[in-house]
Amino acid sequence: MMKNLSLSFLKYNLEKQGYEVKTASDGFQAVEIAKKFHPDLVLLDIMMPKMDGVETCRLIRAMPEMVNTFIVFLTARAEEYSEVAAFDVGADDYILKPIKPRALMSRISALFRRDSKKENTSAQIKIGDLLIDRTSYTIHVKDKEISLPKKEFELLYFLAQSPNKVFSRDDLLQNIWGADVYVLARTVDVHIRKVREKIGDDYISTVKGVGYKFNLN
Amino acid sequence: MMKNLSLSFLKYNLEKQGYEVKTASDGFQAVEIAKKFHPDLVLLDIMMPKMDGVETCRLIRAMPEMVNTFIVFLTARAEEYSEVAAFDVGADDYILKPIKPRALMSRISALFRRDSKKENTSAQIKIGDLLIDRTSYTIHVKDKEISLPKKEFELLYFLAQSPNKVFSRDDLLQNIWGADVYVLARTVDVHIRKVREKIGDDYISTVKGVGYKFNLN
DNA sequence: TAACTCCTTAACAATTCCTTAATGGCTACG
DNA sequence: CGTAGCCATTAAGGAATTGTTAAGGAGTTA
Repeated sequence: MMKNLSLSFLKYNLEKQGYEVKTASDGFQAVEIAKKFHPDLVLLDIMMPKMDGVETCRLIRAMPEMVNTFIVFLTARAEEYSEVAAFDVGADDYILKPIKPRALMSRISALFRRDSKKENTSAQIKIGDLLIDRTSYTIHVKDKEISLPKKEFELLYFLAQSPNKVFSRDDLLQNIWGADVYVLARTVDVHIRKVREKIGDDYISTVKGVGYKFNLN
Repeated sequence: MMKNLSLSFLKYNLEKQGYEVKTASDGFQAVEIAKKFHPDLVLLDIMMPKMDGVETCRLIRAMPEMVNTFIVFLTARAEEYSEVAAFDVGADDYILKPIKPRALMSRISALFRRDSKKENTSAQIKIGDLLIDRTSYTIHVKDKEISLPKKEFELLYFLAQSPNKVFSRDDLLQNIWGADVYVLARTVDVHIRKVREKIGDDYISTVKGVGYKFNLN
């Protein structure tokens, strides 16, 4: 995802290191590819046709599946003004060109080594092929985004926090509805039904006489 | 507080950003002005008549009211030897000349951001087919330009800064109206309505029981 | 001061969501 | 087989939340 001149150079070096590489020639393409392949690392040139690197970064960072992706800017020295803007939109690193292949590779592996990113807030739960995103109240399944009403979302979120653990209807009412709310236990059933309807029947299973649980193989 | 040559240039650019600017033509003047106005930021040229930047910095830093003031050095590349001395006397940053206006402004706002919680206020956000322009308080959609009143603009701008993230009405009030303003939460609804009326219904969606979010697919 | 824009509030309409109740299916067990 | 117990599913009414409009006030400009 950068200037043509350096594109093949980078691709060659990265592939030699065993990385799988996709390239794009402008910002829009970059966003499309990111959406499709969910890469672990995105290299962006500040200067790109149609949409510059900063905007591209902002868009990619905004995709829920990409919160754990590393985004690194590459730029010629003359363009150093954009460093601040880059970090503003959530870049992880900022590399000046020209850079020697070995130096570039070591910067990149350093990124993956410093795994500090994985201490993730509980704003998201990634479980199986589900991504449960509390900031947007949406569920992502295989590139589909499903928006759930509040109670349904809370229910799925709560179950997914403790996969394979069975919760009784009363447990669920206590934790999601609150201790001072009195609704019939059957209400839970209806919500379970609606969640299953939307995300599929395979994620939540019933344990007869006990309650419900989130399945994780 | 720097060479005459760049003084008016800097003053012009800073004032365009809304900063109040005082200028001095030598180190003694600079100290006098600092004593009088307690500025939030002092820009110093290393080379100044009568007293150089390093000494000026030391004096200003020694004033008790100035401990929280940012002091930044500006210098031509040839003079970079003094970098160490600058930090020795308590400078916060060190900027090489020549520097483009945008770059300088970016560095300066970065300084303030580091300390206070002031948010990223990049002048433009390009998102989806929207261009949100802070300098003119206008939105550009497909060759149409829409001008928004302040509150409506701030609302859209704030939401667009974190696409797909849901904000409660209280979040929005806190961030846009301010912590010490007491208006009803439903006021937000009315502004949302007006923004939707002007830019279309597809950009902001409601998450019932939670709040509003800017949509980005 | 008049004319204007913008902000806030309030009232009512519209909509979505939640809960309940009713019905039917499935399984276990006598 | 029949029955009891538990769950799935559906639909309907009501509760809660949001949409929409309008009016008045604050502040601004001519």
